[in-house]
Amino acid sequence: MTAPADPLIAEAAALIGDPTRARMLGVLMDGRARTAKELASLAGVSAPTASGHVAKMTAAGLVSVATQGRHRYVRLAGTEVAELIERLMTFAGVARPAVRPRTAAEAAFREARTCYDHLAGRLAVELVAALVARDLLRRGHDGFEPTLAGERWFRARGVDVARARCSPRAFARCCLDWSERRDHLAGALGAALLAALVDGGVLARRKDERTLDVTTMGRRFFAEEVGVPAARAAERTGVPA
Amino acid sequence: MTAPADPLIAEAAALIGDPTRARMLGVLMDGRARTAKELASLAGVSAPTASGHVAKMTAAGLVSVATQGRHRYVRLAGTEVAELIERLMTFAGVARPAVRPRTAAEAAFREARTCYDHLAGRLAVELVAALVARDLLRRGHDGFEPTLAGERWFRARGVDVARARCSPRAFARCCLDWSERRDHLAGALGAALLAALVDGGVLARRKDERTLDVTTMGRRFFAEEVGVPAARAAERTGVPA
DNA sequence: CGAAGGCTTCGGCCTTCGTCGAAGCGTTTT
DNA sequence: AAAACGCTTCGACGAAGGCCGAAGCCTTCG
Repeated sequence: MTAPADPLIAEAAALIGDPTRARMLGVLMDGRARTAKELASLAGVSAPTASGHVAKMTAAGLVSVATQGRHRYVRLAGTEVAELIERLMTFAGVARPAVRPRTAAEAAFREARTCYDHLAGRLAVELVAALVARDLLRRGHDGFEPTLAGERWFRARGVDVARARCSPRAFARCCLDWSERRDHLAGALGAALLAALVDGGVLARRKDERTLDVTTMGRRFFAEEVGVPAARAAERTGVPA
Repeated sequence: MTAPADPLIAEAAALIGDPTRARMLGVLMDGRARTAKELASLAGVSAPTASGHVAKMTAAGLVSVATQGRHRYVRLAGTEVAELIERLMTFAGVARPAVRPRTAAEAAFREARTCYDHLAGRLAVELVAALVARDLLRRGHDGFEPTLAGERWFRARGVDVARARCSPRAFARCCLDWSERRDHLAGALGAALLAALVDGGVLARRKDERTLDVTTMGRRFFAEEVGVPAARAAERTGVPA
């Protein structure tokens, strides 16, 4: 006899296993909500097809939809889904070492991107390492924990630490970065930090991607404040529409 | 544009998404190697079908095969695969709360089982919690780290800590338990501990399952040594062959 | 109130892929 | 050497499911 959960994992995996649905989930990995039509065009299928996929993924708990007027906004159902997909990327990256950055777009993607609602990529793991090295952040019993000086650091950058701590979700989880294979900061604190960095003009979201661009101000931020040299913002090549 | 890794994750997920292959992977989750024929009968398909599945999973890096005479032994390719499947179970368990233990076999499965090559289930997370509470084990910067007293504790139970530390794989990772949703001990140390507990007659492997039975001696072990009350060994019901 | 836009349902086409029996190859045993 | 065994390849069958166009529902806008 095999584990009772096997049929269930097959169901979930089969759902992610369709290329079109995988593309949709990849789009949603930036944490933003999308209308069904956007998803359709971004995934390269017709509206009816996309609608069917969204229905299936909703039933399985992969995504959730919110109706607003004549629009239906689709987003990932939660962090568990984002973590699952990130883990799949980790495996795919290990199994296929051929995925070395070839294009400038991919290099930029590995440099800085969103992972659901927080920052990921080389800059993210370097930032965490620097914060730990300066004793602003410590690895706690279940994720990270900022020190007193660390809380000041976060607040000075516009992060409402107290509010993040009150959040119903985990405060400061660690999340395995699939391209770097090291931990970065997730949880409510990670989400708040990303929001603050974007609001503060340190990072800029691209239109339809998870890739983040480091602004000129951002390069100064990472170099001076954290001691992490940020690569020159990659050319926006290979990004048709 | 979407993440460059999306097609790859779809490929991997689609592979796990087939019910038969999921059953095979579930069987292999105990870390033991199986012949193709064993896998076929355990998954309930013919030999040719199983052979095709094994070939596909091998090409994708999910499993690895070792030819020995006229036998071909199949095992999981590595811990990344085990972690990925465990994560899928976590999601499936969340999305479908209907997976409450109904049968005695399932209850036993949640009590103690193998996760690839280490111990998982309620007993595993309780054991780790007790070890941490007694300061025999600490959460380190990347997984766990036994204290000096902890190393003595492990050695006294027949675990070769020094050898585990020299292992090429991670020494003492933490691994999220899908049924308990708390961390248990993985990595080389976790594998060595499971081996020692089985060798020492504390736990007994079932024939074709991941479920572990706690022996009479084992109940004393968990109660006295660690302060974790082990449930009575579940009846071996619902286990046809 | 009619037109327009977003989304879903329906019907049908088509590809993909899991499945097995039969046959073939290589190893082990007698 | 012959027989037994484990495994794979081949060929064919059939079910599952992704895909789209047309049509219909609902909300919003003019």
